[in-house]
Amino acid sequence: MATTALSNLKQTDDTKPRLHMPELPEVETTRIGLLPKLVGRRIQRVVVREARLRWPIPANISVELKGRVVRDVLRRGKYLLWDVGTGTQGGFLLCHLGMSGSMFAIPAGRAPDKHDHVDLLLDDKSLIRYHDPRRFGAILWIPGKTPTHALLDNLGPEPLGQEFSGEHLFQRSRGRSLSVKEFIMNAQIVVGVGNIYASESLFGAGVKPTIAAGRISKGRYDALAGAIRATLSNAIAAGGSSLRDYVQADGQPGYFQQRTMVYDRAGKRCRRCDGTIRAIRQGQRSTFFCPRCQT
DNA sequence: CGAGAGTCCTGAAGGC
DNA sequence: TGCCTTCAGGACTCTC
Repeated sequence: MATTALSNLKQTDDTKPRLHMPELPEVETTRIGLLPKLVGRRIQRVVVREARLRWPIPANISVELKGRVVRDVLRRGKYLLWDVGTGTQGGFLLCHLGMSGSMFAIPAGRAPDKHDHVDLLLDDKSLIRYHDPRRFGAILWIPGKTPTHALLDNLGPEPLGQEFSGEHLFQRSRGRSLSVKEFIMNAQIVVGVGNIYASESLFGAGVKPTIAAGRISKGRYDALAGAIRATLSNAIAAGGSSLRDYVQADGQPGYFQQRTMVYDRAGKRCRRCDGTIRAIRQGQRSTFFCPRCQT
């Protein structure tokens, strides 16, 4: 599945890819980074400096979380779910990083920077800090023993899980006229395929993004499902591609800029065929593709 | 039901 | 140099 054959890359025709949002690989990287800092820790206090995110942070969040022990950190799509408490005291902290959010562990006492909206103070003199300049993220409270919430109700399968396949895409797409790129970005079809990885995956599968979803064959959907898996897996393995406001869970602002095959490369040479990458708009969103490699 | 548009927000980038 | 405008994007919400 042809995603990145690093050895074949042409050379550096690009300066700095400007990627920014946390997509599924970034969220998974955040989860993995948070786990060792968080599991088994007791939350002592929650400081909310700015509650106006995508939805307001519930006013009772501090009361609900205080004294609870974090048992696990789960992920569903791009939502992080902190499993806190047990039995009748069960509950989950639901977090979404939006397009500019990050969550990282630092020592207690460090002064907050601009846009550091929430601190969760732990019992080991550390804290988890939520930073989100654009405030498209979310922090919500789910009471109960299971993470049940309207935001999670209608989500499609995990792209790296067993239920996701070309067959699934094929079945769900019959009769649908919207473009395949918009189709795979719909979280009810499959979660976690954001704008960057949608373009990258379609390139990997050699599928032109404007084709109607309902007119693509089973075989091509097999290739596309494989490309989505490969693209996301590679990004997770690389630690999550990143961008300027992305900060890893350990507080390092580092990103290793992952190089893209088509995203943000309009007018540049295709890394595979030497054609020219094109940019178009689909559903008020930018799409990049190679007209020669993708048909 | 599906499709398309609107919405929130800030910072970067471009124009003059 | 600095102000003003435009744009980007996740994903819910609304309209047709």
